[in-house]
Amino acid sequence: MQQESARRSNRDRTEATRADLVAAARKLFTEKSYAETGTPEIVTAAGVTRGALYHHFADKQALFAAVVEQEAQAVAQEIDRASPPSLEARDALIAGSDAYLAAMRVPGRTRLLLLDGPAVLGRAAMDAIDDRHGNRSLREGLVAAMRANRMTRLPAEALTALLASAFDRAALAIEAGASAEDYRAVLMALIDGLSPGRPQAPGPARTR
Amino acid sequence: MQQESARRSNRDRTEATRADLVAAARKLFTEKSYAETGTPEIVTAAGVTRGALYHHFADKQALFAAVVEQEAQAVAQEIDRASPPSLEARDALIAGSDAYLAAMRVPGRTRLLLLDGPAVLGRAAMDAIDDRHGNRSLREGLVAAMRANRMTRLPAEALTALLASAFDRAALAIEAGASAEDYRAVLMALIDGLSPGRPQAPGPARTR
DNA sequence: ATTAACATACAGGCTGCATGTATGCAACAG
DNA sequence: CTGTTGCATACATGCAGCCTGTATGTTAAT
Repeated sequence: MQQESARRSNRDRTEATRADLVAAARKLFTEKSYAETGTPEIVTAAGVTRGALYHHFADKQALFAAVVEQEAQAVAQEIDRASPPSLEARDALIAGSDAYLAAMRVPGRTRLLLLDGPAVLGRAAMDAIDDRHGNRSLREGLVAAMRANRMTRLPAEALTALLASAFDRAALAIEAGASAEDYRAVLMALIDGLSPGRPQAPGPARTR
Repeated sequence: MQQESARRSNRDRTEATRADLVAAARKLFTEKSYAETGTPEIVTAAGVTRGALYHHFADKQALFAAVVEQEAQAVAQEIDRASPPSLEARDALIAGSDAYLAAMRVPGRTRLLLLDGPAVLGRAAMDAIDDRHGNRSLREGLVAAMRANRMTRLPAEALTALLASAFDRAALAIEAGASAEDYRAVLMALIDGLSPGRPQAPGPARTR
């Protein structure tokens, strides 16, 4: 138990305050929405004042960006852990898909990353964040599959973006209460449809 | 040219004022964003006061919902005009796809319908709006294709949502300056991948 | 005369900034 | 090596402007 009001180096103070602010903001931004969360509430939860917030972040949006970045990284980490490079191309894609859907079940993550994120930061900024984290592995997996002739050759950029958006939408639907099996089945069908050799997967395909 | 301050029935006044407000809000919400547009600015552009706005709409969000509804209907109308029921299943899907991408090129529509809409109204409310307008025809087209055995049987709800989200993302990317041909090619590949009989489309498939 | 359609005025809250203060830190003097 | 001096960093507090939603007043329709 270290002394609370002991002397701390400036570096430590900055790091701690920033971490407290991001943690408090993350909690509130996932419980409520970006618009419904005010900076007074955030700083109270973090145990600092608004002066500290505006000293470390340019504005409320910059704090939000820091939260999104951290959360996107957490999701990417869970995916990477679930799909090691030892797996074969298609298996890695499937494992990564399931890991993504599982990661997005953390409450509030879909709103943070899929609703508020694009609206507040813009699609371009969100693309940059995604490319730094989650989308990178997806894209590498797709390129690898295409190189191995396991998949129809298509523009990698576009294919990555469109598949990623389908995953995003699946995560939103599942959180809203839709059938996870249905959405998973469609996602797999979309992926398998891109394999030239395999006409269709023999999985359970009900029309409901 | 009718007299401006002539007597108007209450019904006409309401209709005209609501239309003016929605039109002014549409213009500003597409030029800027929902958050950056204030109600004072909207009512000034519409030539009324804030009292009129809050008389006709519960709050700023309700006015936004009206704008989104109108814009979604306009998009759906353009799609329906481009894909008459006379076309065969797959041709209708392709024609509708191109019409959608063309309709979404109207400046500001992507932000209104794809970024601010879901964030402000929530994904559930946006789903309801989409189902009333655009997604209905897409879903009917997909079900028709599946019934005719031109497409792998999959849960219609999920398939519609995921394909629609891919289209949305393509519209966003194209507006951001990405290659429309690339995204169109991937969309077509995704659709054709769902047809059991057709292993792959012979179109131009570069990897870039 | 009653109600609908507004206009005006007001209260509360929030964001961003500007100013004030205390603490860490680096260099130099002794 | 130590104490002091000067500056930068890390905050806290107070203020100005704006915005949203509501309550009240006024005019026109029915």
